[in-house]
Amino acid sequence: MPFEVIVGAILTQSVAWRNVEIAIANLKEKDLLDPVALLTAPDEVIEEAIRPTLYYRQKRRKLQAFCRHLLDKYQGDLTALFRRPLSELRAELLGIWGLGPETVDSILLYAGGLPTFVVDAYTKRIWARLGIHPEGIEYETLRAYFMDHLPPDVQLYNEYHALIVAVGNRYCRAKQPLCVECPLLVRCRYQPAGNEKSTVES
DNA sequence: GCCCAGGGGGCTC
DNA sequence: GAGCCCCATGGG
Repeated sequence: MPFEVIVGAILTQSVAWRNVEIAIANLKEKDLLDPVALLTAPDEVIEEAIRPTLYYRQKRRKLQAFCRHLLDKYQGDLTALFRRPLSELRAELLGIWGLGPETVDSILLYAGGLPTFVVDAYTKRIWARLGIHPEGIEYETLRAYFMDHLPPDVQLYNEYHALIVAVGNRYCRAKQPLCVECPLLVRCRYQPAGNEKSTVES
């Protein structure tokens, strides 16, 4: 359900996914997993539901900012939203208060099924540790790097990001030295058959 | 008790 | 445009 995925993308900002699942279950239970409901329910009720995801006041406002945009411009129709050209839609969503590049790319990739690469803190850290990029590389620069080196394939971007998160959980969170022979990282160099573009690094 | 987690907004210089 | 703090809280 795309709307649920969008809510998850906003709620997961700087918080573990486990807490997001609790919050989404709370919203479901209160029948709040709906743009109109999120704009009409009392603020305290929404905040109570999403409290496990931290920053609940800000996140309530972020959810509502997106819902307002969706209703004002698309009458709540997500299919119409995701029909727009990717680059235009990306710029449009970045203009909504509370949505930065990572959240927007997550929405486009996971809810919209559109081929945009999601860069997260793990991606920056891992690629810095590999010596490929500096630690402080800008989001857009790193995103462009991946998209220049990978075909615009939604499934590939999905898997790639999942692998990076898995590597990050193992080596960044646990503060273990990054092993370039890590099977997950090796899979990150996966190159789809028939594609002449190189992937990340050799 | 302190530090870290870590997207995004907003302020300062 | 870089650097900092704030949002809120749990876990180590």
